[in-house]
Amino acid sequence: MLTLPFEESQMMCEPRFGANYPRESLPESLEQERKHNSDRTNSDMREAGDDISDREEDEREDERDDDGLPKKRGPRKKKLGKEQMDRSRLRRNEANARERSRMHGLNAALESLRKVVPCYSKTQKLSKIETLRLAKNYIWALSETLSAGKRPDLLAFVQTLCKGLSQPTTNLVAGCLQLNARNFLTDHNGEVMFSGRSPYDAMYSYPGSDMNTPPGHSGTSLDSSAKPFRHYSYSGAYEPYYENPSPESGSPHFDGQLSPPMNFNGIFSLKHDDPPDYGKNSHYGMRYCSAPGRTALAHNSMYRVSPEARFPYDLHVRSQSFQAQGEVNGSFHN
DNA sequence: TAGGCCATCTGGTCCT
DNA sequence: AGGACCAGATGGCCTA
Repeated sequence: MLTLPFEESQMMCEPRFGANYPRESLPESLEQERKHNSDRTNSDMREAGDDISDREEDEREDERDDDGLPKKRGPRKKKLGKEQMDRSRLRRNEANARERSRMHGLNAALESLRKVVPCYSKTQKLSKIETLRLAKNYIWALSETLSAGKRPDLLAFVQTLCKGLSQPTTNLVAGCLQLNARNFLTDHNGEVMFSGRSPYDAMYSYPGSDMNTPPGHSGTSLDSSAKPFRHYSYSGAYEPYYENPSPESGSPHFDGQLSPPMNFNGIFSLKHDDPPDYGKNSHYGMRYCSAPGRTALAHNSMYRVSPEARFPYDLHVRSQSFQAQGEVNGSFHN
């Protein structure tokens, strides 16, 4: 079961999400709106448009065809009296204010989501759609990692994260992980491609491989320019666990009590605007955002890179038995 | 300048 | 009846 870790929990549990988003008292908000409207050309145009449409309506009434019949046929709008017009306008404005408030609530929730998916950056915000996609991929990747119950493959993890994302976002995510973004290419269908060696080739040695050369940096015959891109299939990784062969096919189907990870940001937090000091940190970049509401699990990180490891090829699970899961669940199930 | 993203307005529909 | 939700339209801003 997915819990709501942060401050949105209350908001999200409301039957009408966003309904309780702090909004100005309506009369004030209307006052503000009027003030606001005076600053916004958009609204100016709307208001002006209303005036124009009213005028046009009146003018159209005067338009008649050759037979002298009004050009505008069919049921006519009832002419509203001045008071009714005002009341209608007032209600419309109130509805606008509510709608704005609702959207602000939605955006606030989205902003919170941005903070708990990888690569949160205040300066380079993910778009809404990319945030949702990344969040979905993130949940999928974490779920897969948990259910696999074994050492995760960082490259596969990142590729899952990047699946369906735009190239800039893919670059951002890859950049967050300090992977060579050039290794992650997105084809026309949004499928993540890998140039050069496949992640598995990179992860595991095989005859003829050059394990000293990172993918994308190969100076051998495995050079990406000489070798066609290999499509990295997810089906092999996911099929054992889910009915759906890939994240794009929908959400994983959980039979029973397989909870998606709660908030793994503490485990796998990647902060774009806070680059790690690679030379000094053996825990390479798996930093923890200090955003409010986050539980620091720095010392319990699942994802570790051993000091001697050449990132990103040797990513260790701290505990094969996933003790961290319990810790995390405990941390987020207050 | 085109395209992407976003905020806002708006009218329709559904629900309480 | 009124509020929430939704989708379409529109215009502004930014970037390649």
